[in-house]
Amino acid sequence: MSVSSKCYYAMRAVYALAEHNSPEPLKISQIAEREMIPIRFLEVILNQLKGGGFVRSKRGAEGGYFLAMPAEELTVGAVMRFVDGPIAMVDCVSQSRHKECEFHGECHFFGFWCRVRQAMSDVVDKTTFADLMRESQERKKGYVGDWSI
Amino acid sequence: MSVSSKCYYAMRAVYALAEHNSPEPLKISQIAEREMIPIRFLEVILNQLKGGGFVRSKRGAEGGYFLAMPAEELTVGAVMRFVDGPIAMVDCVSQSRHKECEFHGECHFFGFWCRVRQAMSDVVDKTTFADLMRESQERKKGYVGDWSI
DNA sequence: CATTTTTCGACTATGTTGGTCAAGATGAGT
DNA sequence: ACTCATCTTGACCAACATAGTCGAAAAATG
Repeated sequence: MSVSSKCYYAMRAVYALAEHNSPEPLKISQIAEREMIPIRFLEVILNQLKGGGFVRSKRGAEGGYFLAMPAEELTVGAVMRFVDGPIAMVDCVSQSRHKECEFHGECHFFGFWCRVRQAMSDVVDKTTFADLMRESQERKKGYVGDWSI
Repeated sequence: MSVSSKCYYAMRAVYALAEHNSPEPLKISQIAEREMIPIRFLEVILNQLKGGGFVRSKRGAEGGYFLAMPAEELTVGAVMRFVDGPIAMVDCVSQSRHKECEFHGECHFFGFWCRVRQAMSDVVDKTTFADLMRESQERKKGYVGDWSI
C-alpha cells in the first residue's frame, strides 16, 4: 500500500518549487540538497514531471525549474496519480484506470473498495501544495492542526 | 497504491469461509472454484492465514478450512495488514511498523500522511466480514447502500 | 490399506523499484 | 567565439517483490 520513493521524491520536489516561488528558477542541485534526494534520480523525476505539465524548466547556466501553476491549484493527489498511477486499490473503482473485474455486479467487495477510494480521494484530491505550506507555517508558530488527535 | 493479488485472494477466501459458516470445513478446491483463485496459490495463502490465526484447518478426507473466529470480530483491515503489510503509505505514520523519517518533526507532509492514514483506517478497520456479508445481502434485495453516491 | 485432503519447502519467470551513467543540447556571461 | 553551468535523454543495472507452480509427505476417513 505504500507510496514509492520516486513518488515521495516528486512530491517533495514540487513542494520545494512551491515554496521557492520566485521568478528565478530553482536548480536541480538545490532541490536535491534541500529535500535530500539523490540528484541523478531527481533529474529523471523532474523531467517526468515536466512531461506531465507540472513544472517548467529553463536550460543553460542560471537555469533550473519552476512550478508550472500556482500552488493553490495543484493538488497532492494529482502528482501522486501521475507518478504512481491510480490511487484506488483495485482497478474496478479507479476513475483514471477503470476496468471491470470478473465479478460484474456480483462482487462482495465493491462497496468496500468504493468507500476506501472515496476516503483517500477526500484527502489527497482536496489538499493542495499551498495547504501544505500553510500547515508548515502554522506548525512552526506552534499551532497544532486539527489532524492531530 | 494497489492491493496485491495475493491479498485480494486472501480477503475473498476469508469471505468464502465466513459465508460458509457451518461445522463442516470448506475444501481448498471449493474456495478456489467459488472465488476464482488459482488452487496451488490458494494453498499457500490459506496456510499463511492459518499461521496468522485467522483460519483453522482439518486434514485428511472430508477436511478443509474454517474461520477461526466469528465474522463479526474479523475486520478486513486485519487481513490486509497481515498479508500486505502496513496500510499506511509511509512508515512514519504506521502503527504496525512505525519508523521515524529523516525529517524529525520538520516534515512538510507529516500532517498530510496522518490524515490519509486515518481516512483509510476509518474504513478498513471498521469494516468486518459480517458487514460485507450484510451488504451483499442488501444488494441482492435491491437495497443500495450509503456508499453509493 | 486406499483415498482424499492439507502441509511444506523449494523453485521460477517476470516485472517493479530505485537508482546510476555518459553524452549531448542549450543558454548566459566574458 | 569560447566556456561553463545546467538541463535532456536514453541506456543500463542490481536487488527485490510478485504471482504463481511443483512434488512429496503427512494425516484422517472409511
